[in-house]
Amino acid sequence: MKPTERHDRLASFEQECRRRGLALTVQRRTVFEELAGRRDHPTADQVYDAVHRRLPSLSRTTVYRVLETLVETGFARKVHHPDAVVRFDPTTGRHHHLVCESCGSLVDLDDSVVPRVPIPDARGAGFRIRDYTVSFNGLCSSCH
Amino acid sequence: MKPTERHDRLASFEQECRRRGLALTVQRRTVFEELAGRRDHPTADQVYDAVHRRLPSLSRTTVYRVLETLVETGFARKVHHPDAVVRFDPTTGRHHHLVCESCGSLVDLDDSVVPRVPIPDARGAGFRIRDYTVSFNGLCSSCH
DNA sequence: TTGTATGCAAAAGGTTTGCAATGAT
DNA sequence: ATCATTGCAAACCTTTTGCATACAA
Repeated sequence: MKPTERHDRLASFEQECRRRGLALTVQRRTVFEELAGRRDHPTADQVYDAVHRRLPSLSRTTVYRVLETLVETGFARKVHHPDAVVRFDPTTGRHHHLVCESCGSLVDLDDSVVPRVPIPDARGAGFRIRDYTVSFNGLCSSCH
Repeated sequence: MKPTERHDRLASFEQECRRRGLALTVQRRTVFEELAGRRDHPTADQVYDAVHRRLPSLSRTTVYRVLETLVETGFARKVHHPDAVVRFDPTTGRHHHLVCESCGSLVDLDDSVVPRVPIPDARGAGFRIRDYTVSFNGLCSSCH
């Protein structure tokens, strides 16, 4: 991510906080910057480890709370991973996932690489579908 | 599920156990029957509750272990659900999910309803893709 | 100044593990 | 008889909560 882009994302996060009347604390900024700067899908604890190194006073509880705030404000997504530990994804637009069946590693796949999936008729199930994500499973380079 | 089908699945599970040298215990049979008879995606604890009623001596630990065995032998799948608790799905063939953004409910969607997704070229990411699942998100009937 | 956000400690799930006893082959 | 599987209790890990303090607005 280019410095400009990073700055833009932070600015837009701060703007959204103001819009919602959320206080702009160092903790929120730090956690946001950490997550936004990553291309993987860290757990709350992994974010905590990284962030705690920079700002030792920041607590694990706050990391959990800020990540929740990021999800609510649309700056992160929860990713559903087979290991049953929540992971956070800073990419919120439509994209897809490659999941390794062997080691569980998870990689993003850009939407442009995957042909559009027509939204099926789920009226039978009473569902109003808004979007979708495709999870491809297989073996990653280290596992085959 | 018809009685015949239920019998067939149990028989094929028992056969797979023998093939792998896994002992055919009452516990394995009972947990398998419980999961295979459900159309939802229960947590280990939900399976435990149901099974423990029928066989009070069966412990929670064993339920966790048997469910793991079912996944290893291909008779169940772990489902990635937003609540970060592992859920088990007795349907192992390709199928898709409808997830409600509001209440988190999860419903299966048959593969026949979803047009085939061509497997993308993931060589860049070093992945060998074997299959896929589409997660549709939106609102369920109770939530809209 | 006012009320929200944080940190701490403790609780609350969910899941795993060590070990002795049990039971399938 | 032998080895895998079970049950129990305890440990472990992740996440949440209550409450007093600190800090942004």
